[in-house]
Amino acid sequence: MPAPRSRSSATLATTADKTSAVPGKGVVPNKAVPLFRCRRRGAALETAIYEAVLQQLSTVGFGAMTIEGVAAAAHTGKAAIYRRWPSKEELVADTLDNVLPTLDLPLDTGNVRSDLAEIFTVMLDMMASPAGGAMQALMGELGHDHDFITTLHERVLAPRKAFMMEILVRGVARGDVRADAIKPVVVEAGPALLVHRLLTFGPPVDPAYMEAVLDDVVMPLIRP
Amino acid sequence: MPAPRSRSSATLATTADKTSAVPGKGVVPNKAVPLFRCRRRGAALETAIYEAVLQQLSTVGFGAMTIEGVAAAAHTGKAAIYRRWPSKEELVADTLDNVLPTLDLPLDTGNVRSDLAEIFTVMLDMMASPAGGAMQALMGELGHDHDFITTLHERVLAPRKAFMMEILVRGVARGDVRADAIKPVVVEAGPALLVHRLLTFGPPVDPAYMEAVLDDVVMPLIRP
DNA sequence: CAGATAGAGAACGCAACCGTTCCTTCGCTC
DNA sequence: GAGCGAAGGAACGGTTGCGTTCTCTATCTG
Repeated sequence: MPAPRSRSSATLATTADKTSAVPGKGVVPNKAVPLFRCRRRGAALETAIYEAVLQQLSTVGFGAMTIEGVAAAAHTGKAAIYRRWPSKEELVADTLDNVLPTLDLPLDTGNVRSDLAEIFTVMLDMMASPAGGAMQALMGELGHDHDFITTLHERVLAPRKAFMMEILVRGVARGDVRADAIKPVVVEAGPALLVHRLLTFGPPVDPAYMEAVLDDVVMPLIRP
Repeated sequence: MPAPRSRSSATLATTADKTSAVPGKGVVPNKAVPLFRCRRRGAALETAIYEAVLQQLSTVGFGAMTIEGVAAAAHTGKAAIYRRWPSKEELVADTLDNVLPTLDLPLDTGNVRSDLAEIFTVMLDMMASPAGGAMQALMGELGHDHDFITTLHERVLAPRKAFMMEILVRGVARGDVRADAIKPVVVEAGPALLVHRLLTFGPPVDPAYMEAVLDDVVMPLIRP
């Protein structure tokens, strides 16, 4: 089904009729019929391009993603892309920089379990979004690219790990969490299970599974 | 680095000198210089093709994998591949069928922890192999393809899950394992952490991390 | 309103892969 | 040892993406 040589089906298809209309005049190469309503520029255009990149990444993957495909998906021309980025790699890198979800959850419900449930829910939403699909494709295909792995780690995983660690430390102060449960491998267990579930069953992750992760794995590991 | 339009650098490059040597004679199209030693056939050839598929999958991914690339990597011709498989999809499916690791570990060391350590080690070796790299690429790129996900699940994940469950049940009988620890989410925790580590740090997985998974997550969850 | 800027496209020559066909030669079978 | 099927390659016409360049025009700025 993911045929990489699929046609965009809307980019070409109007050539012979227009050029043959003026056969006598020497060379009349371009007619440039607009066809499209508004003409975006600046940030609006870049946002559209970033969205198109995410869509292409999660649809055909990094290797089969093409600049032409991105341009078509963003309803723009290749020139507008090449004017900004020299290569597919740079385009993808900037897309991640500008589109990766930021962590803005200074939440503190006063309860470790509900704090964790909240952050797990946000994580699942993120993984089910176009950005999550793109990240999944990139992780599979660039799994051997160490630069990409470390970037991903620094910008996505590490902040979330640190935030969860913070939740647990607050829990220790309150007496909700065993002090010796503050270990990286314990913090990673919940996210790892959710990602694993997503990879092996596909989205969406059943909320009941998240409850099971919390009640049968994470809470038993940290409960005093 | 994974430039999909890279040249094989050894397939072409000898045209002008040979054909121009006989300019007078009408058409002398082929010279067919052998260049290669043995000529494999049957199973030997198919094995080489399967290996080439795995190599290509883990190198460039599914989307950017080409039949020509596989043929070049296997040191054979496209015709030999098209004679056997009608499409890239079929070729990849058969490759997985014939190359996915089988589970032949009826081990029982009499100790839950060392049983688990053994199966975790085998899992890590598998994930670091070419077949593991190919599976990783496919999981990223075909994450939305439900057929592929279910096939992968049935042939790879489910047998291993069942085997681990068996280990735990034996442990319950011996009194090593709490009876109420026999839950899917508990069984999945170890493999999920190892896969997660592999995805976010790249191979190889530090054996110390496996020890931490065992001692700080899995054993605490199942210990009576 | 005039001019500058840049977006939307189309077209360019080039290269890679497609799937097929052909030829030569190897390796198996009778 | 003769014959046959298939392997190893090369070449084909066609399609697609590459990266560039061109024209035309919408939109922003002075």
